[in-house]
Amino acid sequence: MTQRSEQKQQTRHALMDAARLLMDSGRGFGGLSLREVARNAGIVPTGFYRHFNDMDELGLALVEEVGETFRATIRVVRQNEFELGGIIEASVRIFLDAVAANRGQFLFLAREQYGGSQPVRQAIGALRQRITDDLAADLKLINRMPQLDDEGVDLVADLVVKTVFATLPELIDPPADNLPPHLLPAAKITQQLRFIMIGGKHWLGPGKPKS
Amino acid sequence: MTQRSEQKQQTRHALMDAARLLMDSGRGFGGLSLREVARNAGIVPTGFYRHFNDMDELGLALVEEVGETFRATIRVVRQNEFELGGIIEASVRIFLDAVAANRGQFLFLAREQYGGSQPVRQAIGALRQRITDDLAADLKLINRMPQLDDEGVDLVADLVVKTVFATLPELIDPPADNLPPHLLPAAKITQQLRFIMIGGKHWLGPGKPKS
DNA sequence: AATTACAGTCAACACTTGTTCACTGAAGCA
DNA sequence: TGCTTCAGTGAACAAGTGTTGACTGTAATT
Repeated sequence: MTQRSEQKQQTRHALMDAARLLMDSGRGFGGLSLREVARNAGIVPTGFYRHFNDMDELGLALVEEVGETFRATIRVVRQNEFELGGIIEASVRIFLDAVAANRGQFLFLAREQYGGSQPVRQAIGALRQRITDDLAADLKLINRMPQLDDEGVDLVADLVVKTVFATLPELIDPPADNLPPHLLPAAKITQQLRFIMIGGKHWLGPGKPKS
Repeated sequence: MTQRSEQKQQTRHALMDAARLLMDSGRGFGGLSLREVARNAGIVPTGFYRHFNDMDELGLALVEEVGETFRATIRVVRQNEFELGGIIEASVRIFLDAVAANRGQFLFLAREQYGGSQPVRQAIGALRQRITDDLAADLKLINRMPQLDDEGVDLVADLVVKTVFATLPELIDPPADNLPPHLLPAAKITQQLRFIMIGGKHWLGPGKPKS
């Protein structure tokens, strides 16, 4: 890697950092202006175009970045799949650590999953679909829900991923830590994922709808 | 009601409609400008201040509106709680109808639940908490999950509401209707809610974590 | 050593933005 | 009838916006 393109990627990173930093004060990505992002990254507005044609392109780059972080975390989770102790507990712990270590990235993901511009939202949707498909494949492999056909497992996977994505904001914003232990983020999401998995395991089949 | 204040509330409504309409093209509320909202409502920018001091205040009004619609829908659901056929199926049907009939309102809710400005996000959070508390109280009353203590029921209620809120985007955007029947929004959310309820019902108690 | 590529600069443009202030004219009230 | 209230107007402001084009200096290439 030449010295020049190395410094270029460094400023590119600075632009992405600047965007995430500006979002920290509660603003949406769509509300950021090209100029203030450039300003916060320490370059002049026109310099922005050397890296992205658009704010949307910046957004897509941010999606890609958090996507890789996310998928890398999942890989670690899957690696520890057969560890001692509950699978869910271990997975949640690993995931929460990853979120804490990459707060800005996941904050962007949480904020823009439904609020972003169409291209960004679409990219996040694709990312989420890939994750869901992977999880579904994994669940089928483990075969821990024998009564459930493939379509049912797909729905469970979708529900799990939906829950995780919807829980992101709670995991990111420092939750007042003087609240009852069963409402601490880790305990809460763990228990809720258990409900889902148990529901899938005890499903009696489509012929006999229960409850 | 005097004729004047009647026309005032009419323009106020026009402002709210304008904001929702502008969001239809995929933009977030935070990206809307006071001027274009006023323009689309058919009044001059300065006229905006006769109704709201702020775009944020407009946002809060929108939250309040969709909040009332939401809670009214829940009241209808609760009224049909003992209808024949599955409770969940009936509830989902009623809810989907309400979403279709008030698309713009729920679109705002879905978009801004995590993306909005801090006051808006906070108001939506409060709304969601009220809904969750009501549901939890209802579940405890019905007592369909005997093994579960109150804290457990709270978590189930939270998970249900979280799921519904996270599903809103799918319910609003016209989902390509040439997809397999088990992925149709109604069938999907129904089945996923079943998983959750079954999970709550088969919970074995905190002493013996399962799976 | 001479030449090219290019990340970042600078100045300028045509617009849009939020907010101010004094105003108009019809509705509400005495 | 006359006076007041007030929803909506119109002009003006300072400031910020996205994008343009021509530029500079240094790293990379020849």
